Amino acid sequence: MDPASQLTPLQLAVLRALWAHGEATVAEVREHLADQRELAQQTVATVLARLEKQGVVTHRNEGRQFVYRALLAERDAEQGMVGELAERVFAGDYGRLFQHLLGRDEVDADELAKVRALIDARLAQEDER
Amino acid sequence: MDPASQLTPLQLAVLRALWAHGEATVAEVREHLADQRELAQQTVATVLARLEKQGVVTHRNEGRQFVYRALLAERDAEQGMVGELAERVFAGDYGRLFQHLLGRDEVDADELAKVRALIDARLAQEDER
DNA sequence: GCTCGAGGACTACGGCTGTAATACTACAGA
DNA sequence: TCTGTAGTATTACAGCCGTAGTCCTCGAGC
Repeated sequence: MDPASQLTPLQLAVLRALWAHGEATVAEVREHLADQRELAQQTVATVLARLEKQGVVTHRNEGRQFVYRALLAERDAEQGMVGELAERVFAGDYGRLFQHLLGRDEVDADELAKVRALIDARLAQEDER
Repeated sequence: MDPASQLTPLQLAVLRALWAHGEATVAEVREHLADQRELAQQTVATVLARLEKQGVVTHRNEGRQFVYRALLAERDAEQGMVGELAERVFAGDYGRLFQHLLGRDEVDADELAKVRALIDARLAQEDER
């Protein structure tokens, strides 16, 4: 499976730390996560090692330390995960996904107006070309 | 975790068979899946049993057979899974999810126009109240 | 009454995840 | 040179998933 399409909450949290800081050692990643979750150093190290095995991150050596860096861009990860959902739940029919979102209470009028504006913008842009 | 929020492809496929047919025995579910994937009877049975343990489906006995029925409505399942994604990937910010969807190539102008119409409809309806 | 087949129950196994203890090792000081 | 110590590597364990083999049992015929 595409590595971008299935990231667990913990994996995402770790990746976010990398995205936010560019590069980080295990200890730094752990530090960055500290406000959300207190994890043992080794837990973070294991997660990073597994992500590396999946090709999502990489590292270079700096002395005895590993400095990790994400190989997957945040945008691509989102892309992958949204795509996976659309595929899995709506058989790739984005229209149905939209429809679904429009029916949610969490999405209020304000939000909708903003989305509308975005659509207009994109449609206009498309016309131009 | 909410049972609705994390359904794997196989679990979804099984549920879809139930949603589509209301009730079904293991053999029937297997039959309904046959065009997509050829699974051993026992595989289907195990999946159903596990779903039952999660409270997603239930069954009644009909002679020696189990007749399964979904407890979770299709709509609620979608709701749960989309919500889980929004939460996990966008921290519950549906606006960002929308924004993201609008940036996808798979969503073309036609689709957008339709979505806009839906938004208009919902906004109008909201005004009324 | 005995046998056989259909169908559920139990068991298994490898893979992935969250979580981490423990083991190993290389460098900095004493 | 010996010893901490910090940092990685190895190993562990439980829980879930996909997938399925095998066992057990009950009802239908013979």
